[in-house]
Amino acid sequence: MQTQTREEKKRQTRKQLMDAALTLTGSGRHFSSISLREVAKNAGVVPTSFYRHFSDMEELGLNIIDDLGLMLRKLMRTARQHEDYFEAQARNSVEVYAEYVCAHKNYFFFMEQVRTGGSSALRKAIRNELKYFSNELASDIRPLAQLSSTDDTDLDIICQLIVSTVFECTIDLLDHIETNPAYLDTYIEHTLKKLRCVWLGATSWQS
Amino acid sequence: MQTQTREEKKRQTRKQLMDAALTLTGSGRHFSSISLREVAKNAGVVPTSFYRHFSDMEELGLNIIDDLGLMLRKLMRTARQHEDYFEAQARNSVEVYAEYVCAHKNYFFFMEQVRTGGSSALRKAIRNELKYFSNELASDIRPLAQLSSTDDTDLDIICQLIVSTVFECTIDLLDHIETNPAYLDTYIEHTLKKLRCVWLGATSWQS
DNA sequence: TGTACATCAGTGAACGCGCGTTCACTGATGTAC
DNA sequence: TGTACATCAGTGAACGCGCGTTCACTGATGTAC
Repeated sequence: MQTQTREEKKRQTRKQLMDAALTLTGSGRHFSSISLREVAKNAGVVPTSFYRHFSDMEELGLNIIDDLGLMLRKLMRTARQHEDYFEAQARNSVEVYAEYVCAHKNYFFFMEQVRTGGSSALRKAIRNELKYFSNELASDIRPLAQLSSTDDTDLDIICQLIVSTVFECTIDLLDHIETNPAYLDTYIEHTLKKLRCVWLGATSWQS
Repeated sequence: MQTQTREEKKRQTRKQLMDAALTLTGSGRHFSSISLREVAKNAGVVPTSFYRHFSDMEELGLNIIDDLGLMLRKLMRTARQHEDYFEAQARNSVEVYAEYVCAHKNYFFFMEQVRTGGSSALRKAIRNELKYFSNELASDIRPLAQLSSTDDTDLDIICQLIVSTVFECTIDLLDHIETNPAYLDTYIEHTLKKLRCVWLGATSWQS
């Protein structure tokens, strides 16, 4: 305990800085317009302390994406099974995802805004995370009998479509949920319908 | 001619301001981090002149979205026909769209970054434009025989899916096209596959 | 265990700079007679 | 048509402010003996 104290305290401050950035993006501000000084202030440290942890705001952003990646992978690992894939998995997955988004709003606001509007390094980092997902999904559903007449390239593209369909609407969920909690159900039903449509298409696909 | 001169000149400066903002966003900067002074400088006027045209940057942003909406509606109006909808329309539409994106990069960079990362007013304005599209698309394909067993609500959701599928990948096109012009074809083929998958699903849909 | 020294996370003053906004102005264009 | 006045897009100086970054510092924590 004693030997860890200094290191622990540093890690805590680091987390406070990252949380401060997420709180600010979560409040509607764009990441790229948030200053290092604001982040430090919100984290309760002096601006110069920031440099003990990150060289600039972009490095902080990349670290948030790392965290987000870990969170999403953990989420994805909960419940993985095969056969009767769509009906068994889709509703449950979308529900879990939607709850998760609501429970980590700030992270998803950050992700949505950086995905298309961050610096090119940040965009690329997010794209890699999404690619990881669609690859996982592809290897997950590859063995299904219903997909036997789809070749690997096409399956990859279809998986990208599934992943982007889910993420695409996340900003709508985030925007509505604050004023209208009932939107959660609408979001789940709409997303499920979209996924069912894609799934119908995928299973009748002939490469 | 004489009676229009002053008004004309004003409209021209206004356009220069909007173009300056688009050039800056197109160069990779996020709209929310661009200053009024930078825009004025790039437009070749003094910062105070900005206020003769817009009250602040957000108003300028909303005016860009208006322009974008007009452009997209005009684009959409080119070639509208029914029956044998997918095969006849999709390839042509995606090709036209992709060319259009490449020819108006700055507008689409702006749109992509503001769609998920702008202020809530700007996000809402973009969302309205996209809604307009999916409504147009829905009323366009509503009469098709293949969609007779899909009810109106479901058709709306499917049309949203089609529209978002096209826009979703636009940022990828924009990111790649600068370094690798051949990506245009990849983009077109991938997008077509995604749309074909959605279309297959839509035509075998039972509400 | 106690002491003497090293480390280093966080401090606070200072810098030069670009920011948004105000104000009184200029001078070309437009209008009334 | 010519003159006298009004309009108003664009100017330029000035303001107070928050910015990123530098620097020498402090003092609690960690380490060696």
